[in-house]
Amino acid sequence: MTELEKYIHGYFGVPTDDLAKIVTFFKPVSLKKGEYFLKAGQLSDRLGFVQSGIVREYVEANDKEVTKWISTKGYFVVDLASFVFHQPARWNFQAFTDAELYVIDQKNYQRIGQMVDRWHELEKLFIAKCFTVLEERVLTHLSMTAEERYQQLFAFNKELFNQVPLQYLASMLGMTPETLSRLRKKSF
Amino acid sequence: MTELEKYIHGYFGVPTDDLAKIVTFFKPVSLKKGEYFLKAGQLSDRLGFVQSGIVREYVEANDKEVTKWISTKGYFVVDLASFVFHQPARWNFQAFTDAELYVIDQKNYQRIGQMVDRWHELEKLFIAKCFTVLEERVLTHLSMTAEERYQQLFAFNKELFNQVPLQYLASMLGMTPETLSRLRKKSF
DNA sequence: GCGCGCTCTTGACAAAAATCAAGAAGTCAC
DNA sequence: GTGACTTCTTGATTTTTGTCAAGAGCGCGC
Repeated sequence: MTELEKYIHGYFGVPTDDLAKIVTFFKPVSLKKGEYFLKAGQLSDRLGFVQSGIVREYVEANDKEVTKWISTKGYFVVDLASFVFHQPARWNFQAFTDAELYVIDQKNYQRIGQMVDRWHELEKLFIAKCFTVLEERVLTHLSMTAEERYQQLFAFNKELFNQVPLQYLASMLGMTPETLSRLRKKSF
Repeated sequence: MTELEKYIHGYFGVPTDDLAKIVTFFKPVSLKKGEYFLKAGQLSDRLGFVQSGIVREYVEANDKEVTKWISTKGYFVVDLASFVFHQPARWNFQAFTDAELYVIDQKNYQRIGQMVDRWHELEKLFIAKCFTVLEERVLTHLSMTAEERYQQLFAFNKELFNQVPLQYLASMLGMTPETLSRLRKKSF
């Protein structure tokens, strides 16, 4: 099984023989550091899977860039509202480092639905899972301090703090770079 | 068309003849003020639709109750993770006022999938929509001050501020009741 | 090596929000 | 009406976080 197959199997639980068919639709795409997978305002007609490298998802809000998520290996990159509802994308996806993606376009993505039994149900389950993750994230903002949010992310993924400039992690955590810097100092 | 049919049609876009079949599965349930539709820890084996009244969705975190959402007419009440993945519920759903719900249980809900063409796809679209709403909510916490979040909610739904004790709205906005009180005073 | 970005840290200060405490106002049962 | 309860407001204060500014450290191209 390729890596992509493993992840798709893990996320969607499709039978092995369907897997092979699905992954043939994905084409490798390389991004150079700084390149965009998708810019806000465009139509997100492609779904990407991060094979290597780091992709930042951000939006401009009141003259500031707000980083919503940082995707590493194993994450999908897509503006869901745009991909599903064919609206202009709200998020920018920019490669932080050189990155390798596997990418599928709308048309081929829809073919999966015709090809794989129960695909829409599996999709539903996957998106429901994503929804519950976001619910938890909202909860962290309702119930935790900046310090607690930092501690949680650090416990969840130490690696990230070596790979990504801290200012972007600060944004993703909903605090300023200065605050993050001070919190890190406190926790030696 | 009943109200329930209208809402389901609006959310899912099912054909009219399927609608009638779907709504027959929903049974009216009355909740008295203070009663629970679902308690954290239980299995959420029912999906509810609010016909009238107000239902609060909250969780206990560090000795404090955190209100995640307040549902009025037209909202669904369900712990998605529990309903879909059969895990114990994380959220409590309590009636704030006397409330009328239409409720469907797991078993009948699954029958819809067998009965209505493309149902899983419509479900997917609905949940995707919910996901994007949550994305926006996360963004408000990453990019807006407490005051801006209050202003936004107030602009979106003034009514709520007459119907619900402010302390719970404060919690839902991620601030203390005192802070909300002061922000409201500022905006005369 | 040198200069240039970029990133991070630090300090001083300001602003925002939380905490603690008290009391006012409204609602409800009796 | 009275008392108990809940909710909301207000003030005083502390804590947390943001802002502004300066400088240190680092990597990279030339």
